[in-house]
Amino acid sequence: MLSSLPPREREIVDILYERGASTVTEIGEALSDELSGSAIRAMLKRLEAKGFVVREASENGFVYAPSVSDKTARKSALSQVVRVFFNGSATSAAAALLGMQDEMSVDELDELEKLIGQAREGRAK
Amino acid sequence: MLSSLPPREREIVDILYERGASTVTEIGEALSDELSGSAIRAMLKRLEAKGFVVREASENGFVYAPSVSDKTARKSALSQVVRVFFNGSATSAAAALLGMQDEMSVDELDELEKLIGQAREGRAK
DNA sequence: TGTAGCACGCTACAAATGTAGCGCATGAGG
DNA sequence: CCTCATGCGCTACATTTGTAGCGTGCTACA
Repeated sequence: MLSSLPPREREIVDILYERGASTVTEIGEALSDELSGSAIRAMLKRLEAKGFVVREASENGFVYAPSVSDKTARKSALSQVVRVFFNGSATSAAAALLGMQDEMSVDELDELEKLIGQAREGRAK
Repeated sequence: MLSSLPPREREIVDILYERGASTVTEIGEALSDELSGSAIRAMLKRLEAKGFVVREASENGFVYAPSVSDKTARKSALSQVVRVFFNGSATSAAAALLGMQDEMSVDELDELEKLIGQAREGRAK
């Protein structure tokens, strides 16, 4: 579970999900505050030991990536929020999402409506 | 930010949001693993010091509650997830939510559609 | 009026986290 | 053949977490 990670480690994993596989330097840039390379590497080492990230060699150094698939991680992050803040109601959460962003375009709304239609199918039969 | 909290403290705050104001004993029951009362109190003390929870005396002891409103906390939790896992697209997140739960009833889908309608208004005019 | 049971707060301490510094490779430029 | 500049791992250490134990005050009730 991501929520079992200490703040800094968590932040790093988040960055990895946010920008995909990254090098130590890139992570450093994305971090909320300046941090020495070795510090970051130490974190990554621990994360690797715990099994949250994997690393792979490339030309200019290692790139690190989350070991859990985006899909799984998303799902788990979402359920977490739904459970804690929305009494387990995904619907309420979705509603909140709807209200949150002014930037949601008409196209996106269309898209969502379509998805609702599909969900309805599943339910209806 | 909730995400700046160590795992245990985070868990406790989550519990507080999940079940509302609680006593030490109640928190203990909700915890994922057995924990001595004094341990929990120590956590709560730190959380109070950091300003994440407030406590209030009642007949049988203190009750602790999150200091940040549910509303605010929800919003912030959601944005976090949206940013990290959905490239900042609330729409994608909502879509994922739709797909996640089999338990979403037709009524709820109706409700959501209505909300989309409303959102559309805001956009359209 | 003992005394058992809670809920508390405080202190203490082990373990985990957060971070820096050092020394080793390797590749680029002079 | 030097010597920077990088990227790396390791060790070490200060701080923060996570947890238990002890002594206190306040009921309740025998």
